[in-house]
Amino acid sequence: MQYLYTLLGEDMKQCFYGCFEAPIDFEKTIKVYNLCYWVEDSKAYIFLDPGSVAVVDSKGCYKIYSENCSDELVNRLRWILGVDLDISEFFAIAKQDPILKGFAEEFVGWRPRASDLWWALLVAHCQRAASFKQGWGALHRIVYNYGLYVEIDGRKIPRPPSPEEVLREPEKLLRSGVGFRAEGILRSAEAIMNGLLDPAKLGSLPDDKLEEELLKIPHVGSYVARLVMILAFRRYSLPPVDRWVVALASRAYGLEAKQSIVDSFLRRRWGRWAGLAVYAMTIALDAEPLSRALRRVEEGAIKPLANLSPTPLNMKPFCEER
DNA sequence: TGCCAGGCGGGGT
DNA sequence: ACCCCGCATGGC
Repeated sequence: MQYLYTLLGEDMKQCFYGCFEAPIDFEKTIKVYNLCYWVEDSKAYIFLDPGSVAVVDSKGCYKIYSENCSDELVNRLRWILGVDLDISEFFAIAKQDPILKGFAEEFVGWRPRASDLWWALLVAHCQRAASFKQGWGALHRIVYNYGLYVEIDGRKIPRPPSPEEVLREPEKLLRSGVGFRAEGILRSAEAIMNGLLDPAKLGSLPDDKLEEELLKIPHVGSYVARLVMILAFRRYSLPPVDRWVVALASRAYGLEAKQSIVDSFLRRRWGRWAGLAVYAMTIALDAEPLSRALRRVEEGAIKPLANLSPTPLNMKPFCEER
């Protein structure tokens, strides 16, 4: 089975260690949109595949733990961290942008992390018609409620449930407060289990075809599909345009507040980086609710605030809730 | 306390 | 091609 994780109590072996030399801001790269369970002072846990975890620090030094050590794991980590990703073109546009110019100054060296398809689907579904707090609160509760771990150097690190495990115990999903999003999560889990979503096959498709395939999953619309494309495939040409983005972009660029108008404007303005631009907007504005985010754009307060939490850069409060 | 939200699908026109 | 509603929960 593709998504079996290591069983509780089985210690993972350390396979590799090393440091990446690339001029990257690893601190921001490992922290952005990472759960509090997986972020410590200056290091973070990153799931490479169902049986492998990397511990990465703010200098870009890593250790990889796995059930079966394969050389591919280092390449997988490189890809997840975006070590070889060139987004200078994105930053060049962002520097001139009314929403992202502050981000472009402060996030030089940041790279968007990638995840596997299943985690991307969970994130996107939880974010449907939900504030940052509601969506990421639900994700934390999902990981907590399933109570699953990997063990590294004798330490238990919480891990997400696999699609199989969610289908086996859907009541734990409902108890996590996902509400009507449960249906889409379960159908997505089924699609993965049925082999309808082969990541390798999907990865070979051009962006528009990839979106088409994802849209075949019930309860996956263009918002979820495009967010998944960003998170799991590094496909950035199609922006996930929700009401938050419609409102912010129409205000900042002087557009009619209509999804189709904002969508085509963003695609023209950002080219192949439109999806990444939307993702970066949420970081720049700390994923604040719409009314506050709008005010910040008008006041030019468009850099992430250090004294605010939880934010995409700091989800610690989610660990202090229970 | 009530409202309503950073989607989606199914129903209407 | 639009518009409108219900959906289940959390957050204020």
